Amino acid sequence: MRYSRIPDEPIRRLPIYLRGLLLASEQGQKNISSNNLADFVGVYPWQIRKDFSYFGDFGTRGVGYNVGKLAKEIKKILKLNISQKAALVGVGNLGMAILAFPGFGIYGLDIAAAFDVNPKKIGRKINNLTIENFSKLGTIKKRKIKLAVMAIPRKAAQETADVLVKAGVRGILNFSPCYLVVPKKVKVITIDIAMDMARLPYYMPAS
Amino acid sequence: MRYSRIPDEPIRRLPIYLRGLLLASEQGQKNISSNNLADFVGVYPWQIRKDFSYFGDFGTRGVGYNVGKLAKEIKKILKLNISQKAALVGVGNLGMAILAFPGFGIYGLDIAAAFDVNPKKIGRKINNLTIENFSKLGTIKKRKIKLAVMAIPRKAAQETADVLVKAGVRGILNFSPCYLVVPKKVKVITIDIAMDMARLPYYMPAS
DNA sequence: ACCTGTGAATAAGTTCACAGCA
DNA sequence: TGCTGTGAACTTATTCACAGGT
Repeated sequence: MRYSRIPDEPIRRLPIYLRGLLLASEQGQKNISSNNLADFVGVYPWQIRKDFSYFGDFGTRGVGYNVGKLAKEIKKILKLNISQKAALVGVGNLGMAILAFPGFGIYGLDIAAAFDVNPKKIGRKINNLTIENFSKLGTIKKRKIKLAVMAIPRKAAQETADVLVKAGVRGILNFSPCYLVVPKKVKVITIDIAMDMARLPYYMPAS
Repeated sequence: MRYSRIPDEPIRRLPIYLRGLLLASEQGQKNISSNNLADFVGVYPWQIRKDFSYFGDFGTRGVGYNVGKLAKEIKKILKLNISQKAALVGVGNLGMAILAFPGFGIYGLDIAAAFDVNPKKIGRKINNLTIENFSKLGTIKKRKIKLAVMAIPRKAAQETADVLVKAGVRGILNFSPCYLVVPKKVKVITIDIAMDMARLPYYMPAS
């Protein structure tokens, strides 16, 4: 490693590059330049090169990057080279959409368990996955599940997060529109759909 | 306005503060200090004060902010003081979850139309909203809809964005995992669920 | 000629520390 | 005393420009 500390922003962008590389790969590309990748992802080429420079020399001067090799390197950095299992908590409308969503595979992510509190839903099978009783959440520790997706109402969010932390979860993707208090060792990423949408009108000129 | 240019980050955080204020309001709070709001939103109090300072003097020294007044001010800045209508494109699993989602109202956002290409879905009524044929998307101009939510497969994303832009849309909330090329006057915010989740393992210590 | 990798320059964002007012 | 509002200091991130391989 060439830098003593790796900034946050390059890490945030790595999955974007991975997405672009998979797109290029789909189109049969074996090699890609930073200029070329920039077109796929909407990030400037110098930004891409700088970002990679924090992690190593992945390219060849005068040529570019090998698509497959670069994707593999990024996956390694992001710890996506091994399959990461996740538990879904809350199988409502959004939870159902997440179970049906095909996009996790390319990152090596695997929704390996689903929990709900609604007795009508418990036992139902979706995509080879049986919905389990939320009270059984403690079992994920033994199943080596360290990631969770929370798709539940806001009022239950903090207490559910507490249960997840107790069950050994180290990363939470939170869809509830609220700030979650968790120990420092646990990383939370919140996706607040309404909030993101609420930012759009600001950028539109007066109607 | 006291600053010649308003930075992006404060704007990104304004909806977070709005969310916190609504929470405080729910709990019956009439007044709030930056320290107090900080607890609700997970942002440092000095950051909150600095952010507000770009837009005006909203508080009272020694006292704090009036919850209702501050919320109103933020809404005005974000152009959320008038109801903003949005069109949903793609009523699959995720689209359905978005239609059912109750969280848009607090921001004055209103999903006022839904479109799909699937003939089996067209004509179906969800929440007082009839799913329309995607070919009728041009009608949103007359209906004064300037926002769109895209919940469709990636392969259709760019062409759909092109159609939306032609129909006069000025803001797009994009759930497809790809970069969209649009004119500068159009603002795109992309939510890539798998990508956000893919960032979590990096922060978890080796298992 | 072409494209990467990276110090240096610039820009943006955060944190501090305290003046100013209730 | 308590809390806001904000220049100034500091930190982080982006962009440039070009040396250095292929």
